Amino acid sequence: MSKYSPFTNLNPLEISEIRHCMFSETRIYKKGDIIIQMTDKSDVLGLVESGTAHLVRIDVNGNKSIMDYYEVGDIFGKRLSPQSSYDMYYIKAKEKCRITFINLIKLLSRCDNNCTKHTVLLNNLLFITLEKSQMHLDILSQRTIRQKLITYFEHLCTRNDSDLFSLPLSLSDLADYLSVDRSAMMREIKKMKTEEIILQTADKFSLNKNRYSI
Amino acid sequence: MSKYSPFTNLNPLEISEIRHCMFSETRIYKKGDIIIQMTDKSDVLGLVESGTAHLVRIDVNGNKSIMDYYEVGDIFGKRLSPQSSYDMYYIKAKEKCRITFINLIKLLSRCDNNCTKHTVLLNNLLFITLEKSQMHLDILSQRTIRQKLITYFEHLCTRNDSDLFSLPLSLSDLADYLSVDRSAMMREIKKMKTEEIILQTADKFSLNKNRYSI
DNA sequence: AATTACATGTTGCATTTGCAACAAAAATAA
DNA sequence: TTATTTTTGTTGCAAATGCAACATGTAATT
Repeated sequence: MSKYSPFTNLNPLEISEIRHCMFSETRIYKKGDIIIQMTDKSDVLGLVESGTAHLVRIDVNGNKSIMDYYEVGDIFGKRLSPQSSYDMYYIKAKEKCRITFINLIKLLSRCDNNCTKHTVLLNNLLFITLEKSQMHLDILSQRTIRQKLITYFEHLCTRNDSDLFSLPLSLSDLADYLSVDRSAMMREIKKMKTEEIILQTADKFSLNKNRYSI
Repeated sequence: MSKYSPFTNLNPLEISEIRHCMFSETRIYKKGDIIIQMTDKSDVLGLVESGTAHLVRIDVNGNKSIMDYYEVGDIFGKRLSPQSSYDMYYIKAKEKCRITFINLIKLLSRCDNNCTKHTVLLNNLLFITLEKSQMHLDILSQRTIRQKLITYFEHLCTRNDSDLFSLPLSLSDLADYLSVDRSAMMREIKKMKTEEIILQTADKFSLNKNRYSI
């Protein structure tokens, strides 16, 4: 669990007011559904009430990248970067999921009465998105597949506050998140297992730090 | 110029109030100086009044990455991601520069009287940092050096609202920003020039889109 | 239960990239 | 001006990665 949620610093009353004021309908999507096609003009955010979803980019050459992933309680929404017109961005249901939509305009416009709620929610969302982006940057700026894996795994440990971690993504999706070839990644994971850098029991992994830190 | 500055939505009076309230001393650094060693506990931001600076990461293996770069009017500061204890992050003066420091705690704490200024400034900083991070992510998630270069160059064009661009980084630094080997990048740039994908006159570049979009 | 779809695991081979090393040019400092 | 540092440009070679293709295993659907 992330220490920071969209509703951090908001009490239950404020949260229910936010739900009344800014939230619109809730919809159910089945696995594989495209929830939003993202364009410059996209102006909705979505709260994941159940299930999981991915922010996917398909570039001009057909390469697929997972730019972000969302679990229960996460809010997805606008990407702020000017998007290359050739690339496609969309939010896709990875599992069946229930999404409540939030109007971005309403979030950004301070309402007349008690606008602190808006601001706190907005700040929370910005913080969370920024934190995730910078974690992803830390990973992608590593030069080798091995270093990308280790950096990601270390982040998972930090996040869980534990030496054990399980993968929130399938191995195929992990490759897309790390922006590397899946077979090359599998090869590398295999090597790391024989070198005992990665230990696995059932679906729990751990890193053997003695084996790789210089 | 970015459309968005730290002081967007603030009038001159508010800006001068902010300077009085949150800003502390201004210091001069010469080229190569380390302005801040960044740790989890770093709690200052810096406004670049003149010159340029880089956010640099040196990882366990000695690889250097430029994680961000700052020009006049930019504010650098805390990275929100949990940083691997093995990596070193610091802000380094790329040219002689003048920096005014900002107290992060004062920025985050709403003051008694008119707290909107704090909030607007904070939101601006978050937006700007997020936008830059996501642009960087767009680049680093490209799989080849060529695609990284093209993506970066397109961003520069979008930002300048022009087909021509000049590089805000030296070629050596560009390689560190793209997280690739410099010699491999030089090789690729050379190829792209012979293929007439990149055109250069003096220090102005342009992309020949006919040559690469599928 | 059978079929389909999806995820994992594996390999050979071509290409790309990184590394090391050096020369030349440009910028900076003494 | 001269010396020193930094940046650019280049290359051979080794290592890492991507691509294509396929086998197997597991989960989902009919």
